[in-house]
Amino acid sequence: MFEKYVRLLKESQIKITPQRLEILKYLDEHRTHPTVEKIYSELKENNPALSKTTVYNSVDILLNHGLIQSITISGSELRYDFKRGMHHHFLCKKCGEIIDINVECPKLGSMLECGHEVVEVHGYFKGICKKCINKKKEKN
Amino acid sequence: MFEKYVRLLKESQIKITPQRLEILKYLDEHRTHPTVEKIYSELKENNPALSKTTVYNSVDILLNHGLIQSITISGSELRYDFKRGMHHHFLCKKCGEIIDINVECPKLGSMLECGHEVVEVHGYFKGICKKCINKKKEKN
DNA sequence: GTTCCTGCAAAAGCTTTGCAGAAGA
DNA sequence: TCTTCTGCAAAGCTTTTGCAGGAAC
Repeated sequence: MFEKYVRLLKESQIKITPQRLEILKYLDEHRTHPTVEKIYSELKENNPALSKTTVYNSVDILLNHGLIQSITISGSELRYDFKRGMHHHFLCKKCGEIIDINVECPKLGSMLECGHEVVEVHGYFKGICKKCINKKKEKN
Repeated sequence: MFEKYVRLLKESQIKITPQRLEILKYLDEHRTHPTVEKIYSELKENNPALSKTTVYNSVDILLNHGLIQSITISGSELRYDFKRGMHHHFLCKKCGEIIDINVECPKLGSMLECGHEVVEVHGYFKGICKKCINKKKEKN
């Protein structure tokens, strides 16, 4: 059940605690870019003693060790995403949903020659999503 | 002195007030991606009666009319930038500076065929900037 | 046993809201 | 004049901090 996450934490030399395993598992199984609040309220159902501070702490550690990434597209709050291959994000200004996008930029390599040491690349797109466009069409 | 900004506000059919002119001018002349706090404290020097609420209000209006854009790269707070040609941003994790980046992605056009209506495109890069790399080299 | 983590409460930081008086068109 | 904006204060959210008890190794 948690073997995968135990392994991931061990590989990163992070101390293993039930809370960290739950949070990592939740982020792996829910690719919904949740906020701390969302992670907290979901996991609290099975663990009423869980503290929001622990979610903040754990998320910070997972972030610093590169197991997850933070998404700042919505501006008002931080969101988190289990780390896998590079992908970008689209925020619908109407429904607020954040959708994964796969566009690879062939020019990205040239960024590596800009003199700065690039560690993270985030592509954020904003607009109106498919669903909301269709809803609007149906109305007319 | 303010003709340019009077024109910009008129074109966008935004009511003209001294505060809005000052804020727009500040953002045009200081490409430092300031926070509301920074804009507020800088402009307060010449206009002690200025309120932070007004900065928030004005910035919202300018944003909604597309005269400026918001930058969410730093996560904890919103930053603002006078709108000009498309460019991206690099955040140095060491010194915190945000640097303008010009990389054009030829694949961007294909995003327009993803079904979503793309209105904004933001490229955020994070890592260590040139300056900080050089500082580190000098030490060694 | 030592170190690090969790959870609670309080505080801090950024942003929004409500409203009365003031300014723009 | 009518509408909209400004500025103050208070409130709302998200995130951080301090610390005592508890868990991991």
